[in-house]
Amino acid sequence: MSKPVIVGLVDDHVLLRKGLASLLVDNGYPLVIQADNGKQFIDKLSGDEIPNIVLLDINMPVMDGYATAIWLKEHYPQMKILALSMYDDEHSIIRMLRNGAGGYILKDCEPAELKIAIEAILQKGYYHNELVSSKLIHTMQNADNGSARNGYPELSTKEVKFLQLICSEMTYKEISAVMKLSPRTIDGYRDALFEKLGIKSRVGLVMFAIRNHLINV
Amino acid sequence: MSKPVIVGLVDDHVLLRKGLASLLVDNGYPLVIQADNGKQFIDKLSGDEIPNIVLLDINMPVMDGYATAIWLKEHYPQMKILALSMYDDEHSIIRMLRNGAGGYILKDCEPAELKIAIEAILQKGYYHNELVSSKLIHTMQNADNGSARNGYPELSTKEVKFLQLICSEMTYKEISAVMKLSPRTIDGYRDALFEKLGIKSRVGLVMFAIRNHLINV
DNA sequence: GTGAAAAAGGGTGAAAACACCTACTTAAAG
DNA sequence: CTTTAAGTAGGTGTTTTCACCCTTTTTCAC
Repeated sequence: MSKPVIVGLVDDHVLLRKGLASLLVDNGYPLVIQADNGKQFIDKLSGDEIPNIVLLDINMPVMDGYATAIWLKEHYPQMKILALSMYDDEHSIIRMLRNGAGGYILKDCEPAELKIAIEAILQKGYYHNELVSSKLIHTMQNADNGSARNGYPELSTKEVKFLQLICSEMTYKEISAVMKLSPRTIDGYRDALFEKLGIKSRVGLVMFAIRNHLINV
Repeated sequence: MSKPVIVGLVDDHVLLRKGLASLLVDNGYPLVIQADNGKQFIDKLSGDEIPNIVLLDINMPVMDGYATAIWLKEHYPQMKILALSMYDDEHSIIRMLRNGAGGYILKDCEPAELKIAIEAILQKGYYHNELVSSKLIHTMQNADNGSARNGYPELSTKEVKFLQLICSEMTYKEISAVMKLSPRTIDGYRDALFEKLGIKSRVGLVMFAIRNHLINV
């Protein structure tokens, strides 16, 4: 054994986090730095106890897993990231991997797999299980015909904003006022999204936004 | 100390469950019976090690927390139930309490609260924290003017079915065909729901259905 | 600067969604 | 047996959504 491994653990569900911390301690990782969200975790990094690896939840208040991963890769590029999520959808997986995660495991996996994943990431820098591989392959196969690394076509900032506003009871006219754009332009956004995503109605766009976690329900 | 307490733990998120089990053991509850879902838990009850209290997750595959609570109250009425969920919405809370839960805590609560809750339920049979109390009061205050124990007005089976179909790209006409009713009747369903729920558009109904877990996203 | 591409803005008409009002049928409640 | 309430169904008209055509402005590479 060389230096002891320090594990970061970022999750807003306190019971899960403390329970997981207890598991980690039992499995030979006595040094666990916990945080409620990305922001709080970053604030704890000022000392000299810098984690070698961080288990990062995606859905958190204040600062979520996506943003945290980007920040960590920027400021602590040597720190390994293992994404930890409830969701097994392509979008979330691909996005976390793009943002610098070395692996992605589900919250309903076996503790044994967690241990294997941690060891793999510490040694090889990555851990790709069945789940991640299948999604990666699927994304790659669709990457040439327009789909990008998200599992669906690239969306602009304004399109995302539009998709979020669409999930309200506002009419397109009211949305155009909020976005300070002409109603016609909004019309164009909608038609472009219909075309890109193969959707035919506003309700379809709403469901797309929800399924891809573009809004918080 | 009298007889040792046996704790049941039903949750499909393996990491959370095993972590929580570890926490429970550390806190003086060495006897924990774990299960992935309600069905599996029921199957484990044949022996003579019957839990005094069960920590029951709501969202699980195969057999969820609602159904499990009802079954337990029917077959093991002496077993205490503590609902354990990620969601703090009125609907879920009220429904679990109606189904026999003695308490309801969130997955992001502190372990200390969990312990307090377990002790209270074992001794008094119930544990009502701030969260539960406020939702209970709100429900009671609205109970006279139409709102029922769900936190929103009672919905008929067909209305629920309608709300589920509304979350698709079908037009009302197509929905009427699926439900074998006149388009006018469907129109009436929509208007009645608008009125009852204070909603003004189809998108609003879609969001309502999702927020109240009437459909799986 | 020029030319291509992307973003924004526009018109018209059909279909869908929404508002409001009435009527019949059935089943429970008086 | 009548009254009420709930479920079903219809008529009419307005607003919103959607489809398909187009032009202007902005951006950016060359």
